[in-house]
Amino acid sequence: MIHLYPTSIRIMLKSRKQTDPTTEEKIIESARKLFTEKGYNAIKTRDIAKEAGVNLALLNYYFRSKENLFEIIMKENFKKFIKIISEIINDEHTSIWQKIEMLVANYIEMLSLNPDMPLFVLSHTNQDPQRAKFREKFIESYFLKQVQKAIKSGEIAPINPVDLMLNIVGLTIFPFVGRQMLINNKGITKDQFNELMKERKKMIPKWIKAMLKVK
Amino acid sequence: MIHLYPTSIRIMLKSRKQTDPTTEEKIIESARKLFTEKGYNAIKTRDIAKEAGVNLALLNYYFRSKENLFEIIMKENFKKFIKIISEIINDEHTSIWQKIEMLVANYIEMLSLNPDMPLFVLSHTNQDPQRAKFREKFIESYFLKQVQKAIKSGEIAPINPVDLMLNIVGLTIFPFVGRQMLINNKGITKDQFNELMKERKKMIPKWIKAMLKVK
DNA sequence: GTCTATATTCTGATAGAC
DNA sequence: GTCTATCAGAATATAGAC
Repeated sequence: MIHLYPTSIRIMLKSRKQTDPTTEEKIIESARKLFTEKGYNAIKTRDIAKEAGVNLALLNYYFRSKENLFEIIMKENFKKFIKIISEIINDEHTSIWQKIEMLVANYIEMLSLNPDMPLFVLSHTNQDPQRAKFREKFIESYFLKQVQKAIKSGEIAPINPVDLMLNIVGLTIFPFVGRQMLINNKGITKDQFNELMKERKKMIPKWIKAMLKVK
Repeated sequence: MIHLYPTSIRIMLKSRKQTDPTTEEKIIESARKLFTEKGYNAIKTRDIAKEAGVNLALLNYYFRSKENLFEIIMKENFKKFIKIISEIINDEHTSIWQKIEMLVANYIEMLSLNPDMPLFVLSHTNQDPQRAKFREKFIESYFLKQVQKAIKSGEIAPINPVDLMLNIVGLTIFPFVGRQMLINNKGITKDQFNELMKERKKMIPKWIKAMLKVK
């Protein structure tokens, strides 16, 4: 077997990745965690430095400003959202129902690992037009063409595309947005919440199918 | 006709209410607007004073601290949420379907006047147990008893009460939470959004009824 | 690249005159 | 009740030594 790097360097590269993230990576990771959990204004640069275990001055050395660092996290999170929908809704080889199943399953899986993300993204979506592509992508998708065809053929009842989008997204993502209302001393546990979402992964597509028969 | 106050005072009281809010009222109103729009940390006491057109020192004169003022707004907003659900779900004289219709209609009407409220409340619901009563009220309601009875009789399919709550609330409130994603230069206008919600007011109860047939 | 020390601005709050 | 002036601490950012 031929290697690009000599053994010593390969081991170094490998172990660095596994056990020793660079300062830059440590900062990014801490920023991602804290910003996503509590938002831009609640988190101070000192919090990020402390969480990362690095000197405060290094944040500005690597990222120049708090806002810069935040933008990186914001874009990262937003991309995770867009990536799932983009990959699914323009596939010409899957049916309407397969797409809905995939959308629901993929979002629930991704958000179970990043439960604070929806509230974070929604809270920080202001005027930035770049961040409002969601609706546009949906409206112009192959999925929507399929739906319109199914409406014409009478397979499903007429529905406003925006309503359809809101229903899929609302049923899937809203529980994560309201998570803090459910999870508390008198409410359900985190494990119970995850179990609940696992069940919803199966049910939401069925519910949507039933809704699409309503005139 | 007998009056509690002489005419001069009644006129004064009346005109004050209509055209000349007190300083205290001006501050509260500005705080409500700004906090609800952008949250606690993003808003500075100076912003509130400026918006209200009063001197900065008066904020502390009337409310002692920023946090105090915020608490007033938070409680006010949270009460608006709780009030609607409380009034509806324990009425023993209305059916399941009437309750769902009323919940949806009342929330959409209230939120159309206060579209930023849901994101505000959800963003600021941390550990405070007082603010997590929502689920509890729902679970212990007469409405839920009616649902359980209907499940036993086979009128509706078995469903987890938390799912039912999430579905009603998600379909109704989520559009307001994601409002900024929909309303922008390339998206829909505020008027179109309100029209959309007016339509959903009719459709959501029908959709939920259809979902409740799904096994 | 990393650290200490510090500049600079922001922000909540108050003292004291009117 | 309202205003001006100002304090004290917080928070972002940078200068300069190592």
